[in-house]
Amino acid sequence: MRRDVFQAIADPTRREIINMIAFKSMNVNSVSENFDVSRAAVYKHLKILTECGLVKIKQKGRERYCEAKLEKLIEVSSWVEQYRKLWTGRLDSLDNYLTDLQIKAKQDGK
Amino acid sequence: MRRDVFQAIADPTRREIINMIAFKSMNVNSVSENFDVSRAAVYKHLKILTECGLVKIKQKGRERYCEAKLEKLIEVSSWVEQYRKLWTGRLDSLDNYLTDLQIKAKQDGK
DNA sequence: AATTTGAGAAACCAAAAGGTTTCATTTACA
DNA sequence: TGTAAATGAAACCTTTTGGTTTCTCAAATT
Repeated sequence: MRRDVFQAIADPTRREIINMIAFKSMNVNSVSENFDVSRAAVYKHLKILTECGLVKIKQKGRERYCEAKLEKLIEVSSWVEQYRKLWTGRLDSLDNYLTDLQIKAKQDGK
Repeated sequence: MRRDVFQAIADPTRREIINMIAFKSMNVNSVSENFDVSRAAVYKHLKILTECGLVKIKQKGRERYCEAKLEKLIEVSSWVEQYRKLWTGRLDSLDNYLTDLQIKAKQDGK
């Protein structure tokens, strides 16, 4: 069973969960109350998130607080960022190309 | 059928494909030759990548060149980057601090 | 003209994903 | 002490995913 951050954030519900607990930890029930699906379904999402390290659970009494470990997102960040130069470079050259087109159009239009 | 960039990059084979064509476009067969799975399987991955806009196909005779549209990764980038300030610096430890406060408050309030 | 090559698509399959309901266990509390 | 609340987990179901083989078709080659 693949359990990596990329797979974890592929699901929109899980991204919502992360967003929900990013600023403030919440217990499992509180999290699940914010979704239409059952508590069990949300719990499974939370399990996947903890298995890949994006969420840590802290037990307190009968409650368990879910805390987002956002540092884990660095794996995604670094994968994406390695391409940023390529795509901005490409946008730049596209921009130049379009500028050239405009210039040519102006000249032809004279 | 959900077809977004997050879901597209969840699969390691698809991330490899993106990496393979990031610098230089390749036709479908050339791409598939670099994988153990069948051409049909790679083709399906390419289809998913094009459906979400991460790859554009340009026909050239009987060949079709796959070109990475890396700008599409900005969707992932911006989602991740909104959390960067939370995971770096003191805000992250503030979160832990607040979590501890919550827990303590519960205990004290009993 | 006949053959090879690159690609798209259909039919099929096993496993994984995402959901449900139900039940058990532990902790809090009236 | 007995009950409610929070959670974990099992059993089950349907759809999606990732793969296969096979067939077709159009473009290149010989």
